[in-house]
Amino acid sequence: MAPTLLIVEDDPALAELLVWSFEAEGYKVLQTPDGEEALLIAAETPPDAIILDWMIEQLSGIEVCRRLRRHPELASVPIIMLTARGEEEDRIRGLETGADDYVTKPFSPRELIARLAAVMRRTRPALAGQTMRIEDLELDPVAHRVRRDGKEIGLGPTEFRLLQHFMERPGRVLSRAQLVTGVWGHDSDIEERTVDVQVKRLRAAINSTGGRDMIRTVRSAGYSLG
Amino acid sequence: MAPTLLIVEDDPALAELLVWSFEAEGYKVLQTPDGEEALLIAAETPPDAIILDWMIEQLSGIEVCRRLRRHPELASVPIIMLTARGEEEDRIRGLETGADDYVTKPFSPRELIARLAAVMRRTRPALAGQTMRIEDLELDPVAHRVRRDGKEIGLGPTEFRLLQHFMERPGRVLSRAQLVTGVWGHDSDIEERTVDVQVKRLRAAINSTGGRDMIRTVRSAGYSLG
DNA sequence: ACAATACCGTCAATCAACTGACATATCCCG
DNA sequence: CGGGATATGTCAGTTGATTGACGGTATTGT
Repeated sequence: MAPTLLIVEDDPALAELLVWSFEAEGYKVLQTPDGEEALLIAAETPPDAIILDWMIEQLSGIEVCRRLRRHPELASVPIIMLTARGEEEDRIRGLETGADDYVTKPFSPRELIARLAAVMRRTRPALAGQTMRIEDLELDPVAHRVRRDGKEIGLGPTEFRLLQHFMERPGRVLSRAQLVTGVWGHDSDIEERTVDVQVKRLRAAINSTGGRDMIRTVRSAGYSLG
Repeated sequence: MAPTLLIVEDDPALAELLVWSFEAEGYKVLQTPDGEEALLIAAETPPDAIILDWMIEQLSGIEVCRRLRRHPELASVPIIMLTARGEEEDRIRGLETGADDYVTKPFSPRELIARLAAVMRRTRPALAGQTMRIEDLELDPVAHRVRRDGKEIGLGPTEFRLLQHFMERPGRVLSRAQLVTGVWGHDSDIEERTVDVQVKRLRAAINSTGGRDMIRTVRSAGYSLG
């Protein structure tokens, strides 16, 4: 699945260059010049990362950043800021607001791509093809394999996606609604109880080799791994 | 628990400045000028993040970085590179090697601290201020966990919401009416006496590990935490 | 001492999660 | 193309924890 990117940039020429560059890298790109609309789009289809110009119409980049961070669904989406001047004060303010990185104009698309890749490697290891590990549980997204304590575990497709979703967010409690949209897709009309069943199946699979139950049930909230 | 930092820097003056700055920020700091030794220290006590100078004696920073990444235990520890004047090629190469960020000299400690905080916010939300803390009581809303003096505390959903409500308003006296609307919702027709009961349960839970009672009863007014 | 207020132990109703069974849907192999 | 195996979603019954309410007792301030 191609990672989705949201680019918020109001200079049409730069926006086009960025869209073109990232699509060539294999990203699925959403784009808008408008801060308000960016928030709407992000809420609708949470992207895997956001490229955000500091100076845009309507809302300032910093304000968009702050509002994204306040939104629990979007709080963990990485944000890269594009800033004009490299004033240290601005950069620090950007980082403190919740941006994960910034790039000062002018920059080459190649550098921006490299920075994004570095951020993604951290936040979505699966998209970078890295195997993820939690205690003795490892998941290799490329080989589509899961091991517990070295022993191979067989999972169905949905169970695999569910586990991957958990491993990308270790320790976090995910509500059934979040899991439905994250694992089945936002346009899915799955019963929330079905999540219980898949969790049960996943549990049975990863605990079959022995060892403690790694999935924690949080009553009236959801589940978490780790 | 204070996050641990490993600083690998062979310029004694800069090293001292960094150690001093980060200790002032509340980090526990390990330091070495030597790449080989850095790998040993990291393997021994995995730090929460590494600050790594690009140009150091013995092993180059880039090689240290690569070897850290190969080590499964350390593969996910965030690394910030310190580079001299920012040649774009070098910066990209650093990022591709697995560094999570870089800072070009000269830089102010403040900027480096802000960048580290941004990286940590991502990798260790629990260490970056997302969790609320009052004395030895901590509540992590993302992981839905409560600890007292490091010991995990199990709470029911209502108790959790109640505690969260208190921790968001430390020291403030909250009336039973305020608590009912705040914790149970505006349209709840709960008896006010029930608040007493939940407070009692919450008390029993958070004091079970010993330590003083952190909830203060204010007669004819309500309760407060802290 | 007294009146008001808070605390406590108990209990029944409720709620949320777990479970096993079943009916489709999908995949895979020849 | 067909048939078996596998995977998936739904449902309904069960289980166990949580919660709100009482009534009696203890504490507190005046």
